[in-house]
Amino acid sequence: MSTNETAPPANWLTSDEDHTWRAYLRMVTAVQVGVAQDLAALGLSEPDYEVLSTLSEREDGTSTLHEQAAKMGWSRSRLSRHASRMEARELIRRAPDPTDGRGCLLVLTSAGWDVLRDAAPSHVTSVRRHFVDRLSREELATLGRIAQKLSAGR
Amino acid sequence: MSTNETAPPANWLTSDEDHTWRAYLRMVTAVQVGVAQDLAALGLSEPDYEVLSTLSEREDGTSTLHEQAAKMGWSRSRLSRHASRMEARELIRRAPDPTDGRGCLLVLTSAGWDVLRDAAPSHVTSVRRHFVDRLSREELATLGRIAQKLSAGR
DNA sequence: TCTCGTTCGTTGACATGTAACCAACCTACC
DNA sequence: GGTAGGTTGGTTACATGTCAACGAACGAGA
Repeated sequence: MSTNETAPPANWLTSDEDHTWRAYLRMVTAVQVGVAQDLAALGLSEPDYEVLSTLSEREDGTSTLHEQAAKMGWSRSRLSRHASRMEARELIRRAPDPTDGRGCLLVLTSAGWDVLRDAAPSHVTSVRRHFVDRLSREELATLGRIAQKLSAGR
Repeated sequence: MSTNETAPPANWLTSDEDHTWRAYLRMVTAVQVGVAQDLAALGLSEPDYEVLSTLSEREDGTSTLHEQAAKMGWSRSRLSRHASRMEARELIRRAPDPTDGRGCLLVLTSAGWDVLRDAAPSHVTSVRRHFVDRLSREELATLGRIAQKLSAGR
């Protein structure tokens, strides 16, 4: 077994490429963890915040579950479970959909609005601290272009 | 309730900044999902692959659990659980550590070696397809620098 | 109106991550 | 020696996410 046959494939990453790939992975976790920790200090997880802010885009803070899930790119199942947890914390509540007997509406409670109004500025600050303000305008622009290239085809 | 008091905070993101931030988030999921799907086609998750490849760095494919966990930046607990699942699939097995009555060794089985030898080239190809080959050499270099700036301080 | 296929949201089984826990170890001091 | 205190080791309990399957409600067409 493994008679030290470790000849790398022809397409193996060069040292530079490998280095960049690892740096990329570190960056992703660094930014993610940084932002998540700041939100956690406010008692919110990233998904929590995403749900609240997406719901708040509607003036009445209301949306059907499936529409909300589509908007966020989540499965209905995931949103359903997450909504139940947020409902238990009284950040949102469910209401029957008057236009569709199958559906249900997710509604921001006034507590939900309050929490969001508190959290939004902090979150912006957090994104600045961990991301925007660490880069020059040119770097931001370049990163934007790169990100688009890497996202293309999804 | 939300008497339409939506005056943005003073430090709100500019349109460009917000755009870049969202592009960044899309990029992260795109790359992550792409690579994960390619591995899934081989019956491996990202963590699976990470465990196999890290173990294989030892010529005998053996390491104590805690050492392996440290090397990967995982908690012992997380590795213990994951190891159990991989053990059930016979990719690795546990053995008692002769030098420490408390410890245990993780050992690559020959099946594990086989799977890894199959997967490694595919994974490199995948990283190329979703990441390296989509960018010019300059872009890679720039991204590397940016990634370092965003990771600094962790 | 009845039927058939689709869509809605929920749920059960399972995967996976984190945090609390007990046990074994090591060192220093008696 | 033995034993107390702190450290290190791995597992168990719990939170959270995914996938597949379900019953209920919808809607198009016979």
